[in-house]
Amino acid sequence: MSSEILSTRTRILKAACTLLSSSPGVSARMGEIAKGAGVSRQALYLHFPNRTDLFVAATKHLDDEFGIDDVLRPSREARTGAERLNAFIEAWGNYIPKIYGVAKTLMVLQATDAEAAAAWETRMQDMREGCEAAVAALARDGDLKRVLSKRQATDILWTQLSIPVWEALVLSCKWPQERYIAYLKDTARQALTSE
Amino acid sequence: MSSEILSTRTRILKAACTLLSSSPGVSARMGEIAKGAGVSRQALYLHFPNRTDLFVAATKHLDDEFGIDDVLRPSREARTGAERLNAFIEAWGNYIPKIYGVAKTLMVLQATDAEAAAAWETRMQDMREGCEAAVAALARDGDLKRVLSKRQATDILWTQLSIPVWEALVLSCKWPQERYIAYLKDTARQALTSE
DNA sequence: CTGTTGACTTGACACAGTGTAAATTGACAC
DNA sequence: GTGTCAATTTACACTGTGTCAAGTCAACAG
Repeated sequence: MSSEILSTRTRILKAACTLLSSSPGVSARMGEIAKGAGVSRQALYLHFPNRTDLFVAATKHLDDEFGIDDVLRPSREARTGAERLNAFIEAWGNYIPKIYGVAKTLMVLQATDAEAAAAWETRMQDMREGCEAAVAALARDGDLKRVLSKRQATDILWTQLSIPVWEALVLSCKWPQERYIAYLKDTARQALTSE
Repeated sequence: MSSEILSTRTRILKAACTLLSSSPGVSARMGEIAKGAGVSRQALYLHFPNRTDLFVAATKHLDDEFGIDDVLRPSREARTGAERLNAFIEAWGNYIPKIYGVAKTLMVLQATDAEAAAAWETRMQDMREGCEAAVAALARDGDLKRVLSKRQATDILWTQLSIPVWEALVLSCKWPQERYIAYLKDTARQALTSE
């Protein structure tokens, strides 16, 4: 097994993740990451062409580590639309705090770096597909509010599940994670479903 | 009148605002702002101790220019809680696009610069007071949902009125500004009032 | 007319951080 | 041994912020 000796690449990614989650947004310097991984700063450039690419790779690394597919399975396997909606909110909403450090950095980088922007865009698009699927399931069951197009319903769900909303409620307003999840489920039901 | 010759300080602030709103987030360099204002880069440091302070001053400049007090007057003068809620949403929601360029920059800076973070925090706290007042008016009229504390209701309204939510719906999802406003009014009523 | 003051300019520089390049070491495979 | 690969060290170019010192220029006071 590769459990004992991690490849340098992996050590770098782990160091980056650790550093970023301990102080989200305050984007870590290449030098600090190198120190954290126990390699020289230049060694980083042997594995990643630049800083942005390293951070993008770090998010993918986290997805692998946490097994995002497994996390989302309950949502995919839900029978009713309402179940699917709740399962997706729970899965993604509880996934956010795990990736927040790295995600925040990418969000910040996005403002000045086109490549980071593209990576983040893709990532948010993936999340949107989950929203789309939940909305489609609701529509199939005839539970979607009549005044809402699927498109609009997806927009709303996607916005509510965005990281800044989590940031506002959990970090700024100090809501416990469970209340955040409960609130989202409630809001989504109220905003999207007839009933 | 001072309409003809603007002070250098004002010219710098105007140049910064123009630059920032034409490309939000891609934070303008000191050199570019100087060029925009028609002064040397060093002249900027005669008026502002550093980049962050310049941007903070730029937001205050915009508040003066647009007369934020006037903008918020209808909300303060509303009679019923429901009216106040709607007036506040309309005022702030329509104010966001005007300040977005500068605000976005400050939001981005906030991640790496403690001073920018403090300035932004204060600003968001001011906005929160408007939310608080609207919630208080609802409570006074007995229109606030019984399950919600004032605190929680304020948290929710404040989150929904945050700039990232506007960003998601209007910029990412391409909602027209009017639909964004209508949606917010609707959501807020549904989420906060007992109706 | 002279001297002073304030606002601005010019040019140089220190510093931090990213990214590049070249020469070197150490380990391992064949 | 020789070649190769990963990583190291050292050096450097480049960008952007912020500082410093000296000089210009106009207005204004006496």
